Amino acid sequence: MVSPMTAITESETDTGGSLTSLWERPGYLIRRLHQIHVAIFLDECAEYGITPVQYAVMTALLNASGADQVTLARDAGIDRTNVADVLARLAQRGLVKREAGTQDRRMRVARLTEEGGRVARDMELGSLSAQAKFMAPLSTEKRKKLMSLMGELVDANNEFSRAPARKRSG
Amino acid sequence: MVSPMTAITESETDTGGSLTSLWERPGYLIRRLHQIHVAIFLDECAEYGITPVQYAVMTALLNASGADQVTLARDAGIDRTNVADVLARLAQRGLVKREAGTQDRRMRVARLTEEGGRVARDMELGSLSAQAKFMAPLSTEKRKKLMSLMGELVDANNEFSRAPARKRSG
DNA sequence: CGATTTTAATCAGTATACCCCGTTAATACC
DNA sequence: GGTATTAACGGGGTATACTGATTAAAATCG
Repeated sequence: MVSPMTAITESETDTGGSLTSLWERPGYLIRRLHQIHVAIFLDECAEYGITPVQYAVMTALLNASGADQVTLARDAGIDRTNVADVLARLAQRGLVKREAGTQDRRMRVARLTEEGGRVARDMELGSLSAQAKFMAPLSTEKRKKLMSLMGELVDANNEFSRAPARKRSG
Repeated sequence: MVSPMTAITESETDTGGSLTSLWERPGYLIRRLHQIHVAIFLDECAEYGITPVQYAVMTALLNASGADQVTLARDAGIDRTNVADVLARLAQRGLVKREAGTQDRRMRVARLTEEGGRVARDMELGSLSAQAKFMAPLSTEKRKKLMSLMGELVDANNEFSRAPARKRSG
């Protein structure tokens, strides 16, 4: 049953397995890329203690200060319930302030504080160096190709996520 | 301060913002792709109630039954502490059984149960249709290109994650 | 052989990210 | 005016992923 050669290890191997290799599965590669990018980002931006998702929300606020949570969720491509959690963490650190909306009083609009705006702008350097480190193994040509393909795929599959983002061209 | 045209909305826009668009950031595209793929996978494999990570561990066990947690972590590209959680969940559902290692008593080796093996093999169909749905927007040519670029990037950046996987070429 | 180091696994804690439900309050629609 | 609809909050639940500390067994070295 177990071949003599493999009896050395605990592993029995080959219960009839094989199937496709993980490296042939897009989901695996994407999960690993996500894992790796988050690790690099956190490392490059360690001094700020800001996560990629928090940074996405902060830059969304840079471009649309006073947005409500639903808008922020669409801009940053994040689930609505999660936006509230992220904003709460940023507010607790004094990087964001939230006020009741004046026109629509159901809404609570969010704004970067002065410090929040400073941090968001300061972090651009770290963010860019994280990008550079992450993409370093690829040639300029390949980077452009990869970004183009990924953008195309996100655009086309946008509605499948619970957090459909505002689309590129819209 | 606020241009007359934008006074309609609550958003003040332009606190000096802009920076790079989210769509130009590899990290954003990868996070969205991950989000989207997980959603599609869970949908296609809903009848099994198995997540992508659980499926990765199960197929790793198909190919290397009786592996310890560190080996599984390397095979599936998952953090060591996380493998323990995943195995515990699978064991609770009777899909995996864990025993103390005989040679090295620090280890706990994992094996798919009969049902676990059946589920793992049955799920290949759902997994493949999730892949197909996910990649559908791209031509065959572009799919190959994307897989190749992602594989290259994971391979080259492998060590940056806390969960460095066993590499493709050995 | 004994002491140190390394390794496998575990536990506690934090953050993201999704799900469900229900509630409240304000707006929009009929 | 009454009825959806919408935005946000509340709670609870699950899963992934990382950090850091700890325990126990093994391997290594003096």
